Amino acid sequence: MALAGLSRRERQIMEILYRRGKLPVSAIREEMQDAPSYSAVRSLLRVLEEKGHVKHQAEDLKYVYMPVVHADKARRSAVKHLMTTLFGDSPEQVVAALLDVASKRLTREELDRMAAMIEKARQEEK
Amino acid sequence: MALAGLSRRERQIMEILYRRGKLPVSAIREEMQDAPSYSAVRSLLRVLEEKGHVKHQAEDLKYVYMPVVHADKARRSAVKHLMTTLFGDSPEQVVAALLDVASKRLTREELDRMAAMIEKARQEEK
DNA sequence: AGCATAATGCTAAAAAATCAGCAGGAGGCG
DNA sequence: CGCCTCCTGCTGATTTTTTAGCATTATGCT
Repeated sequence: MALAGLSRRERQIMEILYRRGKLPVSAIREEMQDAPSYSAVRSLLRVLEEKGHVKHQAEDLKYVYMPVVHADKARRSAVKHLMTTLFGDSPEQVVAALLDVASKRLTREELDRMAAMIEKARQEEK
Repeated sequence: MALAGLSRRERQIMEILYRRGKLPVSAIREEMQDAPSYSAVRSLLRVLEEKGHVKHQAEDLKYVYMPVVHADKARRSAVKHLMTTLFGDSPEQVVAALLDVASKRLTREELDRMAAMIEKARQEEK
């Protein structure tokens, strides 16, 4: 539920932070599509901090911002949200869409690892 | 890109429409979390229609609303967006998160079908 | 020291999203 | 008919989001 419920810009920033980890304001701004002014980015971060989504620490004479909720948890939460809202809670359908979208870039090795993950899940299931 | 870029309420409505297909205003409202007034829902739909995300047709003496972009396309687009923004473009990581989140509900049959999908992708890859 | 650069703190305005209200039309039913 | 219910068309207000500006401080460099 973390990412859903945020505004457009807020989400944009959170996605950047989850991708890159820990960044100063200027770097966040550079990653943004149609980046607004430096001040605007800072305001967004201030709001996100008030809401408890990010925290900052001083480093190298400036602030670096990072998510409060760990990336893994946020990712799982986002996948779950996607699965329930658009795929009728069917993991299978998600995999189908995923393979469809990513097929071009998929190497045999990646496919093997995915198969292994599923095999492992089967073991645990049983 | 369709769903990203929408506001909170707009997304909420689009998700409902993709889940349920084609609905009159009252039904959409009933599906909404913290549903606002009937008027508010209609305003949102009007805006979504102006932006080209939904269309409506008369049916049973009232309007039913539906997405303009087909569900499959929207789903693929959403998965892709999720994969690139939160998973560094790694389909593998998405599958890992998915299995983690859904593991409890996964039956052997579902896992088998997923494995089959991956096997099929391997064939086409080679 | 003097100046340019790059931060922050604080503030407020502009734009977009969200919400609600009222008038009017059509159907159902006593 | 008269009344109630459910819908639409239209409009405007409130709230949130998004943006920018200015003052100040610290650093590095000439």
